Amino acid sequence: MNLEDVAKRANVSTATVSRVLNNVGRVKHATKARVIQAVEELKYTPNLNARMLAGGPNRTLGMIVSNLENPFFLDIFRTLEADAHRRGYEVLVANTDYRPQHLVSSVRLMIGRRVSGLAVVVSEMKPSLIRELADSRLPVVFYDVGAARANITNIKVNYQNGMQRIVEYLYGLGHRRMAFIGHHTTLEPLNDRKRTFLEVAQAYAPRLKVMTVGSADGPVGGQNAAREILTSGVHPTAIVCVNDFMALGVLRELHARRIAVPDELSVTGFDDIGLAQFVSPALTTAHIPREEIGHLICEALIPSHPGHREHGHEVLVDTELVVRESTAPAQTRPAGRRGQPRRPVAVARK
Amino acid sequence: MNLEDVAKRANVSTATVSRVLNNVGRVKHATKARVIQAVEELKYTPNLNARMLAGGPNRTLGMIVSNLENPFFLDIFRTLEADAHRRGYEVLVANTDYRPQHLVSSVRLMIGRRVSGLAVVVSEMKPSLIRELADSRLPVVFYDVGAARANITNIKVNYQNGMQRIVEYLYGLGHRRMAFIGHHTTLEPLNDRKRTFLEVAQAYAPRLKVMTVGSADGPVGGQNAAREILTSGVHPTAIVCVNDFMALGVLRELHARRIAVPDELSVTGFDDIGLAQFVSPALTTAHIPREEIGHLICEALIPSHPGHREHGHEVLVDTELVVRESTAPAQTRPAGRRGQPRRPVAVARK
DNA sequence: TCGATTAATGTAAGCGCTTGCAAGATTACG
DNA sequence: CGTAATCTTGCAAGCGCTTACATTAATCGA
Repeated sequence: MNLEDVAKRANVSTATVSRVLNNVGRVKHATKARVIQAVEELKYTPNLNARMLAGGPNRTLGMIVSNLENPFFLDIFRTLEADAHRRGYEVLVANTDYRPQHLVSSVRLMIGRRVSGLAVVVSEMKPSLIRELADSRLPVVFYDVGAARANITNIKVNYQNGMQRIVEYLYGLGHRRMAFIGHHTTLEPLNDRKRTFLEVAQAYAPRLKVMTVGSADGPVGGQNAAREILTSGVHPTAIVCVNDFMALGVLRELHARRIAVPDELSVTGFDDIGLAQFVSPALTTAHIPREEIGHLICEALIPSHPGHREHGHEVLVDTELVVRESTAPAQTRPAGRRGQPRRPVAVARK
Repeated sequence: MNLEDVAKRANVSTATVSRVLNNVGRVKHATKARVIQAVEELKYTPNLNARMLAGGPNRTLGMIVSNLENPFFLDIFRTLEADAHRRGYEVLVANTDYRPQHLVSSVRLMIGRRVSGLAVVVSEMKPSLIRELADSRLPVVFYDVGAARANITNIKVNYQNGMQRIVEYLYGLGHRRMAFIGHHTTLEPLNDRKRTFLEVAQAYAPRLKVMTVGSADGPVGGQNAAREILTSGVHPTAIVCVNDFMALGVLRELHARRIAVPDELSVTGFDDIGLAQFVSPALTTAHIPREEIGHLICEALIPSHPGHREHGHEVLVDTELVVRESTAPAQTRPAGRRGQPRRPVAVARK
């Protein structure tokens, strides 16, 4: 079932069929109708591979993320996809599970499919890969890693700043012993986050007691990390998580152990995923504007004014502290409950 | 940058390059080495579109889901993808957001890309589409909709049975006023679920009081539905949700209103998504073996014994009641708390 | 050492589609 | 009614790759 079959049935040449299918060039109305009818009768579906090969319009973007399961990544994907669809583009996703090797093969796959733009929203990254992508002419967006180049746009979130706000806020509530939960700290960008926490903590309060533990991304990882902390003997009054997704597991573990949050222990996340409002207690976190990021990616990847793509710039996205129910003043002594958890205080989000 | 460039650089013909790249036919060791070197030096990446066109091995599956955000769908995708990768396949996802029209275009897209197999895991479905897919030679798996045909495998979950267990269980706990929360009930397969609930409820307990409300999939939808129920004046003692994802929102709304779950009101979900264990109280639900479903899909779509594909069968997957913390005996009178929530009772899951 | 095998590589015909160019069909206008 | 200008449509050359088949090189037994 190919162009030729359709052409025959409509008594035209393949060129004409192609023209009506792509709505390009001029075709007499009657002919067009005949072609369309033939297409429908034959239930013809163009072979996109052939189309791309032949140099047809390439309306496909690629996106590579570390962990689709983490709503943070999924949200970015969803807005990107929505934007892309609106402009007639498709987007292909690939998931790396934080495995650098997997990243490499995913990039190759995307290049192999000849996507017209690639978003790399991952926390792991080999420098050689960055170079390879920089060398290619492909428009690329990196999130959180690498540096801007000719064909590369760079989006970074001001993690430092967000972490600072969180620590500052907790410190203001009287917390002096904090624990940090991260994951995959062997991967540089993530280790970087841990380091950021430590630096901020040290800078802000030299006499702060901190501990860090690492695990896997996700609730289960958070749960494990929480266990480790709780059995460590450090007895922090606040647990700072590298992201909300892990904080979910922390909350659960504390609940299971009958440790009241926030009365006995405060917990913070990072990202402000939708679920952060749907757990109890609702999570205090730093909001990362994922929709904005999705839009930015789309902007950078799809040439709006044909031929006049702006590239090579770097965008720094700021975070916003969102105080909900999972944080409260530090307990001086490890006592029992202290009444109802307090309601949201600072920023109110829709 | 194409095969020919590589061929030139390695002083061989394109055929030879192709052979070493696909590891097919016999090539002298020395030549192979030269080719590989040329490939690396040139950073050559084969054009997959051309490869498919030329009749190379098609190792791509497609999967269409209604709502990637719902962990239920995501889980299936993840196991399918893992299985597929293990066999050297890629899988393309498309998201429909429960929009039938979107389903149609997604199917066309997949067919256009000439995937070698397609999994349609959606809750909306036009009969015409089923027919169209049945007519195509493409191996297809439908989840929860349609019927088995020559090239179509059908996976159904025994929703009826699962719902029966839930209602039965709640009835056993003394619940006599139940509310059902669904979503997109204009879509047949989902309306079907609502109907199932009603039938089961009626059959099991003719004097049961029920109400149903519909909304959008997800926590927000669950929250809205919960509000509707709570202001309806029906005062159910148990809320049965069509899936866990919505139940999350219900739990949150009840928490916000200081309605104790399960002491004042019991809540059940369906699916047993990972998060069900990570909310408080942990969700009582019916477990749908998503991994098994993912494996089944992979089995059906990838010919294991080349040329000998089993098709046209129908698989009925059974559910399992998982009792956690969100259900308890019904309150006789609308009183206050009753101590700690009880621990898991029945099936213990890893 | 010399055909006869067998291994290694090259040749070239597509796969289904797009598109520049040219030919044929229409229309306009004097 | 003739010719130039304008529309429509067809022709055919690829796009980059795979693969059946042809060709050449290497190997072997007698």
